[in-house]
Amino acid sequence: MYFCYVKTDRNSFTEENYLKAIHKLSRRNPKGVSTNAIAGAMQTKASSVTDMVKKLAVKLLINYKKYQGVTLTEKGRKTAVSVVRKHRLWEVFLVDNLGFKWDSVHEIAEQLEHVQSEELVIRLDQYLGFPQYDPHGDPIPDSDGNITHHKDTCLSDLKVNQVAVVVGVKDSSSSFLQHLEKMKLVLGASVKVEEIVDFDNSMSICISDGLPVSISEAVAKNLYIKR
Amino acid sequence: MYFCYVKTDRNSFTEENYLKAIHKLSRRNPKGVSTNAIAGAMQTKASSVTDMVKKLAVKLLINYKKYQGVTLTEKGRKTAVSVVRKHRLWEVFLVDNLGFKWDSVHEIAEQLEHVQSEELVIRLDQYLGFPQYDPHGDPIPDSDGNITHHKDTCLSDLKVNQVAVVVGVKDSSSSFLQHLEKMKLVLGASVKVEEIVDFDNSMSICISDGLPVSISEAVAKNLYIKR
DNA sequence: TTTAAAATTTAGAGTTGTCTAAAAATTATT
DNA sequence: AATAATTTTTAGACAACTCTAAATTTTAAA
Repeated sequence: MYFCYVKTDRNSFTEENYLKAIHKLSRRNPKGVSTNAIAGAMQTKASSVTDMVKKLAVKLLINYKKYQGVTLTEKGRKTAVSVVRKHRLWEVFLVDNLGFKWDSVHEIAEQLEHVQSEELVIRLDQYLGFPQYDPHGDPIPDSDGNITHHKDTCLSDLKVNQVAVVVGVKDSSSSFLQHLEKMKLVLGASVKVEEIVDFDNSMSICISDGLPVSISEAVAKNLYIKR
Repeated sequence: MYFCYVKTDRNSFTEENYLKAIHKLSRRNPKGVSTNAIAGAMQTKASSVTDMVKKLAVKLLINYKKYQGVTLTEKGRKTAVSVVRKHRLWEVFLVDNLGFKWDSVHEIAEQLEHVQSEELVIRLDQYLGFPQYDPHGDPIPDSDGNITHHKDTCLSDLKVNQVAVVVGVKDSSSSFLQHLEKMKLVLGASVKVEEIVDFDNSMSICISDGLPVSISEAVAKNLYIKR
């Protein structure tokens, strides 16, 4: 542990990553994110989280009371969302302009998201044609920090014979994305539920009017769709 | 001071910046770059340089003997040049694609140059059409680490009535670049020397066949030209 | 060649972030 | 309500860099 006083207005990569993690976790736990949850997301130890959380609190980026979990302040939320915005804009650039596959951009975007320049984000956004979604279907926050989540239904919520379009993925790990790719289960693909197997909740679905294929419940739960 | 053993194959931003600085200084001092010179370039103290230099030597990126100055090893040179290559490619992107002015891209490129991804550099290079020079006329090293410097003559080397084309700037500070911009003394502009003032070595030149204007020796010395 | 000046290195310490192990607080169980 | 299990925090230490001040070495000057 060390005592910390705020030196710069800017945030380190680590601080930005913590804010991003807390922001993501806040969606499921709006009342306060636990130290352990952050540790899990950041792949670090709870004691490290406690230290960092104190620091972010001093910087007025989060609200923190011992043993009570944390919430983002408005300042913290704006900072976190700004990083997410940059991450997703860069992902669009990498896929649309540089021709990367959607399953190989995350790691690079994790680096690019920390580049600091207001002007850069504005110009990049314009260059890309003000995209609304990143290559995984996640919404790109606008410059004021507003996010319009409109992906609540998962493929697993559908009943037999229902039809929908894939609009996003919950899990963006490359193993999952590569699996989807193989089945041509990509953004924009249409799906029709042919059968739901009671035993394991796996589904038999037709992808883009193709022959029925079987997908596990895990896959179905990680796909956002629009009916 | 601290003892250091190599932990990762990757280099920190700081290490990359040191290598870049040493590489730049090596051109003028091929026999060895002094601690003080590095400290000046890195805006840090000589004692800090000594520490870092020891670390880089352990990583086999530089040759270092106490009190003797340093030279880059082949491994170190390759690393440094790779960073320079990325810096300059990103500058091209920022100016050509995002519409930045040439005087405002350096700082952003300083951040982008540290993004790690072989694939990214390859694709970016291709996307930009394999540019040879960055927006300041500096050559972009190829993927094997070769640089073709062909800018040795400065505007200050010209005699009266000689004609040439501006191909690069030695100083890339935004104050200098903005000054050039105002006079339309940009890359590709033609210049004709009308007069050289003996007293202060200032020059009267015609830029792109315009009316004669006066430039200081400092300006003339920082402009690379091709006859 | 001895002394003075300059450059370089060491010693010790501060900063940011990490960790382990132990202590304290909270929550769950009986 | 008392005890057990879990979560969270503290204490102390290490790692990567940085700095100041003092000690060394090299270079320049007399």
